[in-house]
Amino acid sequence: MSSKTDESPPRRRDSDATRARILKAAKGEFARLGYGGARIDTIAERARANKRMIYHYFGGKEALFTAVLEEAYLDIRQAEQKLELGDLEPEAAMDCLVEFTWRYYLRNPEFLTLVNSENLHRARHVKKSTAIRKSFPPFVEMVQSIIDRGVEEGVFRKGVDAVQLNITIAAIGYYYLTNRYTGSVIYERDFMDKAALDERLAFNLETVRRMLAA
Amino acid sequence: MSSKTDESPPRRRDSDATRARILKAAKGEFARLGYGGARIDTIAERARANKRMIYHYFGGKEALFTAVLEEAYLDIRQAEQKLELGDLEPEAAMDCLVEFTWRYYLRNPEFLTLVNSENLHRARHVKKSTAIRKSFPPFVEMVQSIIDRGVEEGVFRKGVDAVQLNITIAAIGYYYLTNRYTGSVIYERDFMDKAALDERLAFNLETVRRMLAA
Amino acid sequence: MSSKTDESPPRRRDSDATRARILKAAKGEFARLGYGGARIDTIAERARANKRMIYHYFGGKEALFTAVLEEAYLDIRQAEQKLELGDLEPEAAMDCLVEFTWRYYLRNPEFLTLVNSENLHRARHVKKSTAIRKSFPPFVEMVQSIIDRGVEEGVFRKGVDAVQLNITIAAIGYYYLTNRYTGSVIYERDFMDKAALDERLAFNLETVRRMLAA
Amino acid sequence: MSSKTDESPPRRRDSDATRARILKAAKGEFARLGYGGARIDTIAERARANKRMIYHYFGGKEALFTAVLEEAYLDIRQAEQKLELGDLEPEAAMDCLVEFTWRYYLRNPEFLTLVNSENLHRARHVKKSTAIRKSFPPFVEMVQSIIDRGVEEGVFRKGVDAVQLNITIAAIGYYYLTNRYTGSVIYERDFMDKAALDERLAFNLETVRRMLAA
DNA sequence: TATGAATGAGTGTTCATTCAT
DNA sequence: AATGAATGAACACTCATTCAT
Repeated sequence: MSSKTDESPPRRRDSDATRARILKAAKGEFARLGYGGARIDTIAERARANKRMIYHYFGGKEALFTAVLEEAYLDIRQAEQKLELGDLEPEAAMDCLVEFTWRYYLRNPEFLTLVNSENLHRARHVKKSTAIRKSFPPFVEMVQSIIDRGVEEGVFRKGVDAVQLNITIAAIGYYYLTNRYTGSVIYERDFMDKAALDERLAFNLETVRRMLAA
Repeated sequence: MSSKTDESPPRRRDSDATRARILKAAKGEFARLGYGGARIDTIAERARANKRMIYHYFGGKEALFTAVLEEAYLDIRQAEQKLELGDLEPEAAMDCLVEFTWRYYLRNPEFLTLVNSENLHRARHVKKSTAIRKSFPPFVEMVQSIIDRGVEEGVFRKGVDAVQLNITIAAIGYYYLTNRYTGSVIYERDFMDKAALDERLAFNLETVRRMLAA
Repeated sequence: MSSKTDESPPRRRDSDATRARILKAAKGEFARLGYGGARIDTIAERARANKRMIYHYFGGKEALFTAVLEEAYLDIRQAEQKLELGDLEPEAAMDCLVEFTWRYYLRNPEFLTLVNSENLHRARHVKKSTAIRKSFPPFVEMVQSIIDRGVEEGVFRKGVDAVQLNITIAAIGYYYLTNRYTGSVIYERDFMDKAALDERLAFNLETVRRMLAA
Repeated sequence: MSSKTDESPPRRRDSDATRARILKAAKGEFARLGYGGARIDTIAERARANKRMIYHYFGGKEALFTAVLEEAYLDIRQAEQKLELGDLEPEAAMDCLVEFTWRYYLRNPEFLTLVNSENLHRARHVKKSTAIRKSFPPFVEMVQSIIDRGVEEGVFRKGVDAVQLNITIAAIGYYYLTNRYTGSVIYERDFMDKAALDERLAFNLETVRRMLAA
């Protein structure tokens, strides 16, 4: 997994690998069962690590969850930056963002459950992480600049708030996916069916386009 | 809620009251801490009931949660029916639905957390409840009929799927409110501030109107 | 086992008995291994009680230790009161007190270890117990009154402080017994040998008599 | 403490220093928390040494405690020898011993807690140390010779046992100091107050003088 | 209808110790 | 001589549930 080079001492390697295995296993368990439902024993087992190592590397369950959350938030932010939406026309950029958000949630369903769990705990851990807090404003600014460019070019209407739009873009993907279990029962259709997913993405693109259209 | 008539013995009264107190306490605890985090002891304590009564009336934690969920779903469905949207013009009816959904979530935040918890458990309990499943189709039909009337009257465009619209109406309110804790930290604003709530409702109304506009 | 009477409800009986068994087992374990060394599991096992009951009746290890300490202090105070030293001549009363203290320590060696453990923890638990604090002043006053009577009668010298004397009476018995293990090794004699114990008591009586002698 | 001479290699220096730092840190921790309560990790940390070094130099927790105890016992014995009581008149020598014992306990409170802890463990470690066992008889003999001289000179009465006297001299200081925490609470006075300490020493001197007085 | 007592399996966490270098 | 990684057994404490009345 790691691109070890010749000069690095082998011990550190092992320790880094163990740390990474724990983090990955923890992410899976916290996502699957929530913060409270996840078991330290199970995480250790899945990481093929000794339970004691979790305390050695992370300090405890709380701190482990914070580390998992931090990694998750930073990962999505990083992926967003790679989109380089600034290089695209406003309409294309916005479509791209909606589609990216949807596909990211689809491919990283743990992110959704982690955020849900964190909100059940009233953002206790996120509050402590300056890394997470700092990562957001640049993102909002970027969305704002797309809107601004669109308004200038006459393709977007004026007065659409970047934060509200952001929330909506997240919401229409997020809600569909986190609530897919109750949704599938209640609406009597398979929310994860290929056609259903495509349909939802199309609907969401349309929703955002119409909201911005001049 | 119980079909109690005048001649029923007074004990019945108490037993119903105990049941109701347990259900209410359970709803609060399950909403506050999730299914796994809620404690039978705490629920009994809050209900000023003996722990054994929970087993007597409901059978166990699992069944108690199902009862809570059932009540919650039926309550929102009932409230929706009271709106009598069929009597309103299509545009007004749709605005009314969006606003109702928003206000219902706002006044019944437990509903959101219960649904989140149920989805964490992959709709295990909802699947078992025919009452919940049966309550939904009429609601979707009603929304469909509003859309149909709007299309006929030329105020709504054709081809908008009732289920997708429903999901979006729920999503744009639900997401904002369940994720208000991380949201407040990340976007550096108080999501529950009066002005912020009003702004969000306005944004959501606009979103749905534009999605439907002919 | 319990002398249950007709009118007492049988359940309370059992619960009282369990509580008492736990307290007794706890006393033994705390005395044998100190606060930190004692194990909740072992206490439960010895009390033939479920571990959960300890938390039910006492709240936790800390509170259990406090309960044990309280009982131990109150028991020795009660035993002292039964001596009715006020009815004896000053010299006999003082002899009686020295001998009682010695024999009490000898028959209740747990008391010594409990007090040692409590001092290792800087009287954390005793500080919280008003029952223990309140039980002491009357005892000191009683000793003071014996001294006063002795001085009046001309058999004791003036100026002997009751608190200092009390401490000494305790010290010369307590030290011999708590440190009997290292003592036996270092002085190469069996501290618990019948003759050795008698010799020590005689020495202690002599010490106090000479200290008070007019 | 180590028999290091000038020609010893400098590494030796560091290794001795590490050993000494560990021993000092261990003494502090064992005294503060007892044998069972002390943590190897904490000791290593306080000694600014690697945990592994403790096993390297001492073999384990048990052996480390034995080493600490050994040093403590030998230190007090050494200090006693420096008094050179043989050069003093019997009465002065005995006063000197009482005062020394008191002041040593006062300045080395760890000694008291270590001995308490060792007795909780039934002298398990002391039994193994021949160094400790051997150090005692000469001390007892010395006290005996003071008594003998006093008897000869007519200032001490006959028949006072050296061992019993030794125990009493230790007891009246030791008990006051180890039980100063519960004592302060129970007798409602600060046992470590300067005046209180002076008063106690005076009382103890008087106790021993009267016990020996012809 | 109602209740306090009781339980066994499991929680996160900590420990002294050993391994590999 | 010195170290960071790793371990298994144990720790205080908690849980949903059942028993006996």
